[in-house]
Amino acid sequence: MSKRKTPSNESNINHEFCEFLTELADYEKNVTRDIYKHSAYRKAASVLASHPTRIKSGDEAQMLKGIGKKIAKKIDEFIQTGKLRKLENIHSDSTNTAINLLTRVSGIGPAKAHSLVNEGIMTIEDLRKHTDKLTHHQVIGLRYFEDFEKKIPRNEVEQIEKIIIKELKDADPDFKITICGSYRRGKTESGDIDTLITHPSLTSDKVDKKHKNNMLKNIVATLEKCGLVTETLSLGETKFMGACKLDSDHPTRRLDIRLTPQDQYYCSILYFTGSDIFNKDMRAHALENGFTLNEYTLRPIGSTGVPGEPVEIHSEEDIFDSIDFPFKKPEERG
DNA sequence: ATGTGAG
DNA sequence: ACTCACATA
Repeated sequence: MSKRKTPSNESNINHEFCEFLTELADYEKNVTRDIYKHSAYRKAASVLASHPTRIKSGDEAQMLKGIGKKIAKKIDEFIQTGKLRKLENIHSDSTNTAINLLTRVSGIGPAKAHSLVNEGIMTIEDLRKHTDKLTHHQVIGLRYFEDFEKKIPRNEVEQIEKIIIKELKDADPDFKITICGSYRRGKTESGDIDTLITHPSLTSDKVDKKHKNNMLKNIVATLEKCGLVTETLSLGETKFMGACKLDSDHPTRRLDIRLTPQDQYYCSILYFTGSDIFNKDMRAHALENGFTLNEYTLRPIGSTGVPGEPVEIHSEEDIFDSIDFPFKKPEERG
């Protein structure tokens, strides 16, 4: 997914309040770098998001945990005037807007954006004149600034998927390959391409580090050789982040590849298919049934509270069954 | 080691 | 929330 904040939670009755609180939260994180205010606004937004009725006044809001005098006052101002002066001021301040803009470049976070603005670099055009101040990741993020914000049509992901499968299965038919994320949930567009790969020779007990280490590098080399992978942002033993391009008349797309041991493959697929909200729900349900579920394993929690040995998993359904959670197809995990 | 950033 | 990879020190 791109860095653009997902502003609005679907049809939430206090949606407008959540929106301005989230904007204030982002401002505190990116511009003032005050993580306490940042989390205070986030907490307030999240408590309002799950509040069942429309808030009528600041006083009413202040009853809720996580909303104090200051936020209550802002809610009153918003109810009365339909806007917030603090937010209007933020929007009209060029330093703030520059920091928010630079932060949209992949690899540039609040700290880097701040230091660039301090040096007078305010626009993407300015940045293109000063690539010597950037890391490799940031240079690539800048080069494909426009491309990386474009959505990827489903049909294009399908074509990229075909190439990845063909190239890797030609090299070794034992590879198992799944594209996760919103693509797997059946969406018509995706923000990036999140690929999971495993191989029978990879298990978490026999950590054959040399073999594993070369395996992902070899995968990337294969995809570079056929012309699909065009850039590398980072490449370790288990995770590749980079870019690919279908052909000269398609944009450059963000591509991630993760290599996982076979016994952890389904927990990984589940995790990276999402959605985030679905994952949260499912992990909560696992806990209620005495299990802990993460990106790697499902483990029972003993009476002492310490997680036991991982449950053996041979499919996604196994995970649902083990925690007594009704199976949902990827398209239903919204 | 520590900080930054991505997802 | 948590993990991985990177850059800098």
